[in-house]
Amino acid sequence: MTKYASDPLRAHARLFAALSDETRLRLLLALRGGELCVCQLTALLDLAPSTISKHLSLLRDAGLVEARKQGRWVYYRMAVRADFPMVGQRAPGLFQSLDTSSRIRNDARNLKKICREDMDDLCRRLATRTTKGTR
Amino acid sequence: MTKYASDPLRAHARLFAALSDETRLRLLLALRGGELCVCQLTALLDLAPSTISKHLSLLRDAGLVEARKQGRWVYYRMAVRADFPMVGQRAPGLFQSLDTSSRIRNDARNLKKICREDMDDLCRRLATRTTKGTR
DNA sequence: GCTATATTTCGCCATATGACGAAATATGCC
DNA sequence: GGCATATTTCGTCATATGGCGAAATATAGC
Repeated sequence: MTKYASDPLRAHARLFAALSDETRLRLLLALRGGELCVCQLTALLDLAPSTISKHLSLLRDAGLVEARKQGRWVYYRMAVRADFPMVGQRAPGLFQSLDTSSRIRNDARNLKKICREDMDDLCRRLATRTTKGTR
Repeated sequence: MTKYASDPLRAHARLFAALSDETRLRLLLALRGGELCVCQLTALLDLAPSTISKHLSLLRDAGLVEARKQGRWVYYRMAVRADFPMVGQRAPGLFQSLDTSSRIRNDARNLKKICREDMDDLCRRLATRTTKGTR
């Protein structure tokens, strides 16, 4: 349970706060199709790795995602909250209405491409962009 | 529809932002039992009238509450969102889990008392507290 | 242990937010 | 129109937030 579980009001406020940012919503929606690696999420969102990491950390603290390490790679997946069924793969409410968003549809398309990429190539591409400051 | 409806992602982020504050959650939960006057909500939350007004304004902008004027009095009630059934009087998800909060139960008790009070007396009492700075 | 890679944390900057009191606005009564 | 009351808006203050680059940490291979 999250650290705010002792006070349901505060827990809910923090949970909604976690959902109140467009970047975090995109991250969550990207995870609908299953777990993804940090580098894949970074490539999709096109933000600095530190920014992605910060958002994922906040989502994890809010109990919305779970992390799994495999060597150096860290994979995130959507958590299933029995106490908060609105969020989670089985909850229709949050996601169906967002499927009308062109940005979310665009993200889904891009994610398909990113998932086809070799992850070493992906990381190399991300590192190149970071060190060259081409953003 | 709210001003953010043109972009569902932004609209959702703003909607969740509206729900990400404990004061606004308490306001919404207080409105479960029906519409309330600003002075009643101010008495319940025990914050400055300007603070309550600001929060109600934000909730209204998010499409979560509706206002009705009757002379000088302004009454607020919970809006029913067909596109966001999670919030609204018929949505169980948000509220049932918060019923375990002692602060929400306490608010419900206090609200019963406040609703029994004469509203002119209530406003006078609030005005007295404001001018005396006894908070 | 060293080097490389993937990820996270730290510190900074610009902006946003929630509290307030004061001022402004809206309505009601005379 | 003046006064009173209810509510909203404005400006301020302290704190929080989301972006970043740099540094730190964790893991892997040699």
